[in-house]
Order: sequence, then structure tokens, then C-alpha cells
Amino acid sequence: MQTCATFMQTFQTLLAKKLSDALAKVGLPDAGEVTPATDPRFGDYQTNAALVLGKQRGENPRALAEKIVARLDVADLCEPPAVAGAGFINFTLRPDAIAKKTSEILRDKRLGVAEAELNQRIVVDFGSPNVAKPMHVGHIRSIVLGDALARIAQFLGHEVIRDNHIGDWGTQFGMVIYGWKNLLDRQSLRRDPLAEIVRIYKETNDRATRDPQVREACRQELVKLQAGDKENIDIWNECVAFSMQDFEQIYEGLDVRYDLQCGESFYNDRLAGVVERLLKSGVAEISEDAVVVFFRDNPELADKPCIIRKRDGGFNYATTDLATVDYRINDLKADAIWYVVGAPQTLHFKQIFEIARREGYRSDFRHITFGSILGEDRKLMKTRSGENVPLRDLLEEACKRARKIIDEKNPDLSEADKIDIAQKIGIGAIKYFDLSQYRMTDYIFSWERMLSLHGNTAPYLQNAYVRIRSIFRKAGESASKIDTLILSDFAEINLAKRLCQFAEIVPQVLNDFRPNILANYLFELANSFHTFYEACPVLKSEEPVRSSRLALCDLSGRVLQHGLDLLGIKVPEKM
RNA sequence: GCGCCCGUAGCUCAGCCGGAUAGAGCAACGGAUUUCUAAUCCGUCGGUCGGGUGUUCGAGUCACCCCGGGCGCGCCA
Repeated sequence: MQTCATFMQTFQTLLAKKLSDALAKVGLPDAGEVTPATDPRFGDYQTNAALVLGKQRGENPRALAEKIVARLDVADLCEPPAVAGAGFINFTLRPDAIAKKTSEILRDKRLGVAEAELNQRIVVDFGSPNVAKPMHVGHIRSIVLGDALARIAQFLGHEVIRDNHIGDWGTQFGMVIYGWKNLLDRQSLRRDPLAEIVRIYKETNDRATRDPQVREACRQELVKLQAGDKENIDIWNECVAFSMQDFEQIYEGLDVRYDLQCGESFYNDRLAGVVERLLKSGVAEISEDAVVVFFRDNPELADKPCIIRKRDGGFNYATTDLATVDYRINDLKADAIWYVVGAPQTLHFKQIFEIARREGYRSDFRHITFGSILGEDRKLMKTRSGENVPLRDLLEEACKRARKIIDEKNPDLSEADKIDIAQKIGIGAIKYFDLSQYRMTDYIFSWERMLSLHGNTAPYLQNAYVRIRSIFRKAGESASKIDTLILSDFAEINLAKRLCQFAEIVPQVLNDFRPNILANYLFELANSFHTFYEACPVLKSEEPVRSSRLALCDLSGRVLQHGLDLLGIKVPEKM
């Protein structure tokens, strides 16, 4: 724990405290909440406290509201609060309070964002590619969502361990090894290792579906591998290494990093122990020669048993995931484990979490699901030939398309700048398109939409930042040293209010794991900034307004930069 | 058959624990530029929130039923 203790309050928390004080004075319990106003006509914040209390106590909500307002001491923050509608209390912030708060945030490295009250150690499990298979478009959401959540949790003061649970031990290795021994072309392997591994895997798969003898041979290779056969282990090691190299390149392009990359094979020597322990404790039992966990007293899972050891003695992915839970809790001391894994595995994780609870684990398990990425035809996104779209190709195309726009809009930039900016815009566009939408909804992938300069897109937000940087380049100053902001124009007040909201928005994301809330906020911030930019000249205005506006620019730039960084998106200086 | 997720403007999507007259963007149309990057801004048009019943001061949001789409349901991961 750090020593610094007093975090900056937001308007929301300040008003909530004042409301609580007023309720106490009237002899009422805390109730309702202070929320941003649903409509600008109602001011900036509102509370439904009187409505909630009125219902609880069978009293007239408007009368209650009047009583509460009489005791509300908010003169330092807002205009006299008003009772409206069925009994809402509305708060309108005073410009001087906004100016004061904005100045405070201007001096704060955390931009006003408080750390979480309860700091946890959180393992975030995301990405999870399979060895011997190239990453494809289906991996985007897990990677981008998991990375953003990890960044946000970390910023809020949690200790985050990013773990890549690589699929490096599945049954596909029987086929890969068979292919390696029978079909491998060494030259192709040198040229493009992963492509060659994928080729032999696919080829073997084809043969195996046609020919039972090949199928049996693959099974034998797998048995040998799992028994520790030297030759097969060597082949396996080589395949894993080639795949990891490929993954690393993609992670570098995406600016994603891991603290741990414990693949399935990491847990091999723990599987037998897990099954033994579960049998011993009675959580699992033997059924039809397999080891199974039944959930007879759980209506949801009553008819959905979970096999943890197959009839043939082999372990499956449930076993591995249970061993993974053990490791994360006992060895890594995780308070929470977040699984950023697609929705089809919901049942599987329900079973795993339930088994973990039965074993006495009390950690906070979360399965963070997400929808699918669809093509223009509204079906799962595929290439024309029906294959998965390789992630590498997708990222390359994003940068290529971004580059084309840069060449059109800003041809005089240096080649080095263009490459750098195309990367930031292209990758940013893909990430933002994903994160700006509610994670559960399936979305239709569209280059045109995500790279558009208009609307809720990464380039639009990046452009707001670029405009700010441009002002500072022109001014020849890095930031202003001003203490007190002067807010008179509507656009200035509006922008300052937005800047104050950053601290209210960021913690909300983790409520239900919705980075789209932050994305949406940043879009509105960029919007407010652009409006301000149009309405309020900065460098041409007279002092002290000039310094004040420069300070607004500075803070806008910092919030945009930091907010996008929390989403894993970089900002260029020019574009 | 059972279970989970989704259904909001022509299109793509917001709308967390129920709050006031349901919001953006795109598209369409009309304006603004001797620019601090117009890669922008301002305005207009656009809705029986899939349908129904219920819960209550109040339902896009909660409950139940139906319709439509997706996914899952002992030895794949």
C-alpha cells in the first residue's frame, strides 16, 4: 500500500455526502443515489432520494424533497437545488466550483481518479491462442477486452497478473506430430514455420477423417507424447517455440503484454493430484468408469455433470482448468480471477467455479463473456473461401488502409512518421471499434466505419488529441502554469464539466466490465473539445483567457491520452 | 426438450443497480472555412424500444408467456 491516502472527491461523491448529511439532519436514512442528470435541462446531477424514501414510508415524495432541500448545504458547489417532477432534486454546478475542481485535476497526475478502496490481486486470463494454429479474428475480442480491463484495473490500484492460458497440449498434437514425421517440408518450415505447421496439421486432419489407420497413428503419437517420448517431446517443443514467436509478433503489434504465459502443459503434472483430491473429498465420484462431479442439489447444473477424468484415464480441459484455479489461488494468491473467454463456454465455467467453491475456494471468479464478430453477411466473419481470417492479415490491412488515408490527407509527413501514425490509427481503429460497443452484442466488422474520421471512432478521438498537440507546437509552450481557470463561454464550461467526469467514469467500467462506458465518455469529451475548439480561439485570445484556455487544452489532451491508453490505444502527435 | 445470450431510428450501435419528453454516429438534407489540422463544427429529418400480460408513483430496463436470431447441453478444447 502506498502512503498517500486522501483521494480527490468527484462532484458525485461530494454531493452524495452532502445529501447524506441533509438526510441525517431530517432524521432520514440514506436512500437513493446521486447520478448525472438525465437531461441538461435538469442541471448536472440529480437524486431520486425523496422518491425512494417516499415509497418506503408512504409519504409524499415532493414534500419530502422540499424538506431535504431545506437542509441541503451545497452552496459552495451549486446553485440552490430545485425540486422537480415527481420529487427529484436537481443540482446545477456553479461555474466557479467547476473551475476550482478542474484546476485541482489539472495538478493531479491521476487526473482526479481515486484508487479502489479494496485493492485486490487479480489474475486476468485472456487471449488463449492455440499452438499450431494461427491466431484469427475470433481472438480479437478476448485480447482487446482483456487487455483493456487489465489496464483499467491496474490504474485503479489493483495488482494485476495477465496470464495467457495457451492451448499447447490438446489432442491436435497427435496430428501435428504425425504430420511432422510424415509430411514436413523442411524448406517451407524455414521460410514460414507456422504456415508449414498449420499445413501439415490440416493435411493430417484431412487424412485422418478419411483413413482410420491415420487416425489411430495420430492417437499413438499423442499417447507417446503424453508418456514423455523424447522424439515427440522435441517436436512438440519446437512447434510451441515457433508458435510463441508468431504470437509475440502479434502482441507487439497490438501493444499487449503478459506477465505469465502458463499454457495447458504447465499443469500436466498437477492433473492426477486434482482428480485424486476431488475423489477423496467426495466432490467427485466414479461413474461409468470416468471420474465425474455431479451437482445434484443445484437446479441449474443438476443434469449437467462435469467429467474430470475420462474413461480411458485421460484428463480433459475441465481438469486443466481446475488445476489452473489451484495454481492461481494457492501459488499466485489471487483474490479474483477474470476469464475473458467467449460466451459458448458459459456452462463450462459455471461448472468449474462451482467445483472450486465446493473445494472451499472463496475467490471472486468472473467469466467475462463477449459476442461474435460477424461479416457483412451477418454470419461469423470468414474469408471468401470460408476460413478464419488470420489476425495478422487483419492488422496489416488496418495499417494499410490507415496509411492510404494519411497519404491523402497529409502527404507531406515524413515516411517514418507515416508508418508510425498508420500503425497507431489502424490498430487503434480495430481496438476502439470493439471496445466502444457493449461486449455482449455481436457486431458487424466494417473497415469503413472503424476508420471513419466522423463519429465514434478512434481516428476521431485521435484527431482531437492531434489538434491539441498542434496548438502547443504553435504556442511553443508545453503547458500553462495557470492556477485559476476562467470559464465564461458555454463551450468552456461544458468542456470543463466533462473533464471532471473522467474520475466518475473510469471506476464504473469495472462494475460490469464495460469498457464501452469509457469509450463513450471519451467520444463525448472529444466532441466537447471540438465544439470548444470551434467556438473559443486559444492562441489568439487575450490574457488571462489565453492561459486558461491553454490549460483546458492541456487537460483535455491528457485525459484523452490517458483514457485511450486505458483502452490500449495510442495517440499520434500529428496525423 | 432444457438452459444462456441477443432483438431499440433506413443502417451501425449507446442506454450499469427501474427514474422525468428513449440518445449518438452513419446515411439524407441545409448551413459554417482568408483555420490554433474542415480529419471539424452547427442545424433539420427520422422510434407502437420484437409482441403481449403483469409488478408500481414510474418499465427499453424487473417477472411470466409468445415470436425471431445465435450458442450450449458426460468422456473435444
